[in-house]
Amino acid sequence: MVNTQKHADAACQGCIGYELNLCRALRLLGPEGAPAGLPFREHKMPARRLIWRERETVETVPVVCDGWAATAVTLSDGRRQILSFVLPGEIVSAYLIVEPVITCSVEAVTNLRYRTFARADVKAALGQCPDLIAMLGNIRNEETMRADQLAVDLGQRDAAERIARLIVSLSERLARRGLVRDGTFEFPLRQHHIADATGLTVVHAGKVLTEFRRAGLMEINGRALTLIDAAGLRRVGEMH
Amino acid sequence: MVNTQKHADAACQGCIGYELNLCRALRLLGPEGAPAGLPFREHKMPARRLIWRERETVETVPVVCDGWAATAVTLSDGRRQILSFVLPGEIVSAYLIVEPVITCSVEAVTNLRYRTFARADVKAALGQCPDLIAMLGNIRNEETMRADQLAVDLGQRDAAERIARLIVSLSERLARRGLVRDGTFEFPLRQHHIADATGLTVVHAGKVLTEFRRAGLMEINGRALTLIDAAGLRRVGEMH
DNA sequence: CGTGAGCTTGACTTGTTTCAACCAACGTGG
DNA sequence: CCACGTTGGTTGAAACAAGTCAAGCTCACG
Repeated sequence: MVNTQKHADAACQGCIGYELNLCRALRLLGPEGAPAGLPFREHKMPARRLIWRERETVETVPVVCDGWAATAVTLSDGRRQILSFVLPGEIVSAYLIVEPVITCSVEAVTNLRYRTFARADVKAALGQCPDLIAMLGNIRNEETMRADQLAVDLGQRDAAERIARLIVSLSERLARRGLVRDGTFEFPLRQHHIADATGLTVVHAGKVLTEFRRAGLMEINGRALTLIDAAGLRRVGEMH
Repeated sequence: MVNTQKHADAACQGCIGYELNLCRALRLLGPEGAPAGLPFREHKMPARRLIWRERETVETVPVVCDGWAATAVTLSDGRRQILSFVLPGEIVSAYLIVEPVITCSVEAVTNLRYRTFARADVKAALGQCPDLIAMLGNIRNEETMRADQLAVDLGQRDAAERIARLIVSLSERLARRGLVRDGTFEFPLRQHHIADATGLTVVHAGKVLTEFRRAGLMEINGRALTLIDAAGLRRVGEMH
């Protein structure tokens, strides 16, 4: 499960966005045979497994290589809010570069391969280059934009709008990485992920999804989602 | 309305938290007669006035001196989500240190006095001192914690829980600044602010507030809020 | 003195939850 | 290889929380 190594040895899907640029610059990820960057440990986690729970001390900075992760908060009575989905090439949360006590839990959505870097190493690398600090600032800005968007969606939008927006925005993030072909992309989320991410119950989320399917907006087959009427979905989500 | 000056000349309420520490360190705020810090312009804005609208370019970094501000997002059909209340001594959003195009609007809740600093000056000051960068990292972490909390509240909690949590957390922030006496503090929010911050309608928010009043949890008189049964309110908000 | 912003209350509607039943796919162990 | 439990999805009926609409009130302000 844990495997210490000094050389990046795995291909990195996707190539756009500040996250990936920072990862590249710090050599947190890299193409096969890339020169040595920061030392890291590589881990694997089976799907649906909790990696860290809220308030736990995480001594490292984790970056996802393969698969999807999610960050979430669980209340005492079992209600759960998913705060973000973490796609390949993304830092789980820039929060962890600054502070080791994580406020939300992190879990594997799919089978997951990720790397952890020593916080001190990351900080040292950042300290040596102002450009990296600027890049980190941009990543944090993207994170706050996403967090703000989530609050607007949860506070002001109804079930159909929320779900449409979730699907469209995931498809856009994946498209930027070249992971969408003919409107189809890998979609590992179960209905309970969608429900927890949109603040709805599983039952209601499921009803909205079958509505979308029946309206000819999209289709989910196995682990793949196909946008049949992308413009229609965007319209439902008011994403003009 | 605009008044350029080189010396901090106004008392700063409150004295705790990374925000204020950073402001102090950068001399963005300071006690009367403090030595010169970064140059700034001082502005005043009457209550209920919009200061910047979403997507507007803000060439400066604004810090509130006196009064409350709010950041919000407004949808095309008028729905509005308040993302944060900005109290005296706080940077409106650390986002603006990095990037000038603001994603949410900023408005004065009360009559407001605030200062704006040139982004380049702030960046230069940060570049000269790694401690300041660390402090900024902590501020950003606090901002993401608050944003995450908001998403959890909006996604998972009912009306009474949301409103109780809003009131208690505002009272705690104010208490840290020494602005609460005998459970009473200045509370300039109208019901529509509470509604927009909690994702409820004004009518429903009003009903919950009168419930709280009748249950002997709190009281609002004029612009002052009194916590009569603080523990009870915390219980309603599940803030143990 | 009138006008508008803010608060309260009640009756009714709607979106979402809850509960319950049922089905399909899958992996595991006997 | 079948039996069985688990996980995930679909559907319908009833209950409930919050939204909508509307009226009437107070208060501050010009």
